[in-house]
Amino acid sequence: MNLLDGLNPQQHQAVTASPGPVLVLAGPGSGKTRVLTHRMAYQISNQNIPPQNILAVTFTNKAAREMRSRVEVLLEGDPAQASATTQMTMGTFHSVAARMIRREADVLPITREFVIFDDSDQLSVVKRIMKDLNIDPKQIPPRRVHSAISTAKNELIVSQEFPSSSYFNEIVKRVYEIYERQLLVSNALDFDDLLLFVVRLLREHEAVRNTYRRYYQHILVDEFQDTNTAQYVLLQLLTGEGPDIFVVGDPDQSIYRWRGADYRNVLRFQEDYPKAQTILLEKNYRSTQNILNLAMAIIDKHPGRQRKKLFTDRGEGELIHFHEAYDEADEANYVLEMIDRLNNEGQAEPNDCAVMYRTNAQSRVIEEAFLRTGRPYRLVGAQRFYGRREVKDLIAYLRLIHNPEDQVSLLRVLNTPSRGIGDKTVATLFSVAENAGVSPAGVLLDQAAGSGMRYEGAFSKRAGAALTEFGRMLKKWREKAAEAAAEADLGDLIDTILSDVGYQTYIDDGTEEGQDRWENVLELHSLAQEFSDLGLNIFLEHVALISDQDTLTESQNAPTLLTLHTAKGLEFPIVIIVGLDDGLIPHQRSFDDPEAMHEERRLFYVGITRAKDRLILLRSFRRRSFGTSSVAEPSRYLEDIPLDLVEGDVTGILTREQTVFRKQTSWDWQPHAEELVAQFGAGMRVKHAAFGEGIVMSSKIEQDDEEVTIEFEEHGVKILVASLAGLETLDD
DNA sequence: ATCACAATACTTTTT
DNA sequence: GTATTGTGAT
Repeated sequence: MNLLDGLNPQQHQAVTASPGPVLVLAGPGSGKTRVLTHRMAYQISNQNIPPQNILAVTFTNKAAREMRSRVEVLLEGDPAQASATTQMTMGTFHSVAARMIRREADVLPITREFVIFDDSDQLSVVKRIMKDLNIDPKQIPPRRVHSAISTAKNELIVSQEFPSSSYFNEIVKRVYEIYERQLLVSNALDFDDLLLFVVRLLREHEAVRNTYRRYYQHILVDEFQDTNTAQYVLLQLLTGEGPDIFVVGDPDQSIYRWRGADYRNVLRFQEDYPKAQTILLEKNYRSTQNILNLAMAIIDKHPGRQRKKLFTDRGEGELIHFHEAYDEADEANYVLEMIDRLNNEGQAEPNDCAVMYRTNAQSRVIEEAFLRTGRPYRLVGAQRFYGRREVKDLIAYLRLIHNPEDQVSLLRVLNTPSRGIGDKTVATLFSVAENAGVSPAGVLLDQAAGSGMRYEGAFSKRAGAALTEFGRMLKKWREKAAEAAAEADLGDLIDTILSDVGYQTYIDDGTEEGQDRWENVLELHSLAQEFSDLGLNIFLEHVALISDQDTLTESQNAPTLLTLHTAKGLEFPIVIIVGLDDGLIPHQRSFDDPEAMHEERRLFYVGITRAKDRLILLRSFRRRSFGTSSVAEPSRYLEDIPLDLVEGDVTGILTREQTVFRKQTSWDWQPHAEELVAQFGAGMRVKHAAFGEGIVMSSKIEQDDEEVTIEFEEHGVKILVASLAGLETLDD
């Protein structure tokens, strides 16, 4: 089989383009990934390019894995190249960078044992620095300082170059300087440093630069519109003169501006490589024409953009289904109903369905609906595993063992579980360490080794004993880890730690939650076990760089729950987008920034274009924002939907105006609100036309109506508005 | 130093 | 409604 078979003329042109800079601009569903993988297979198979000289950068590790298996399939007909894919470098910018840094650590101000600080580690460093500088976290939120530092790093601005152009920036600059030093003494890099350090490495070390340029002669980049400055410069440094660089992207799908991504890198690419061939992929292979028409209706309202026609020969397909639910619980139930209906009609397996939302917080209600009805689901991302306290604790222990300089991990585990080392003792330890010119963990190890004489009298008897005890354990674990490296058993190491600190009794309090936590610990244990051959080093890197997005399991036949952001690059036969309310889509945080608002529109566009066969849009009339429930306005994007594309609760799309009307009228009714008296009380038996019989759990006056919470025998807990629900009271 | 409970801020989006 | 921080009693 020829691997060029089945490509359309545009795709064929892209795959076989002569070496040199190539820019592929392509709409959604146009086979971007296909073109990229075919190009790689073509290079190996037809152009005899050694696979190890190919570097392919993607957006997630999952995408990289998928890319590898696709190339493998393409090369199957070519036995000579059977093992070629294993020699290629594929991964995210960050994983590629981490490997390069590890390899070239000699010329960098860190050692090979460096650890990678994640978001929460970074924030805790910033918080600690701000506390030391006596900056009031209420006036200057640490989050904003951290994000300013991160943005600067993505723009390759180091602390000395950071402008002190305002009071806030002056503060950031001062924190940034100390932050940089803190990371260095901790022998740690954060996410942004991984890119920054590689750029510095390649800029400042000609020999290294030339080595990599010779090595990676062919570079391919997916999702190019979401590269940031650091990544763009990194690519430039890697390619040098006369590069064979092949980038694929779609400016309409740029959704990571807030993290430094700049779709103008596409324009920059054309300027920097004037000889670059630009190839357009126009035909859509994914969606039905109705879905594409909706996508165009939405994205064409995006200002300052070239219109693209999205077309397919798949036919019109089904209409877009729209529904307005009463509240988010109702919305969640509707999701289940739709999935059931499609399943019963034989249109789709649960597997084919994806539920997408703007914020992770929205997943909870939907999860609850699934759990309540005992249905399986797959949740992508969001603190599912690696963000968990118990997992972070255990990783912190491992990081400390691997790299005792890591102060963030030390602070995390020093008194977890509590062992009599309080704030005061910690402060003393750090100042003793500083005076002695040793790291805090170094002091502990000295104490444990009995060479702590020079700290004599620094600690109280009790504190000293507690610290020495911890030092002994740390020393023992380090010896064990060195041994484990030889005997390859990380599970054993973890067992030792867990039993030494009594972690199970600390985390598992017998409650269901406690057992869950302990199970997470065991899961990490078995994951570590698998990494025994590769070593602690690689395990820690894996844990830092893998994201929960990458752990999507394909095994069970269940719908996928994910954010619109994580949906990028994926496709599903059935897509259900929930929460089409103003404030969610578009998100309220973007309201005051026009650029951010454009990005919200693109994000909605990305969501729509994930759908192959059917698209279902949902919103709810009421939504709980933070504690209290209130009336939500329909998304402004609903106004852009041509009504002839929609079926279902079509009038719901018009409710934006109606809502305004409702608000005005309810204003008139407001004076009566206090006079309303609850008609229902806890314990009353009631009957509802659709939901059947149930028991009132509670009832309260909300705005101008009565909200009754009822547990129905067959339909679970619902919150209903008395005047609309038509409830009938039953006597026992 | 530690625990329990209360008050408080807080939620975009993620490598 | 929840994660984090603050307070007061032991």
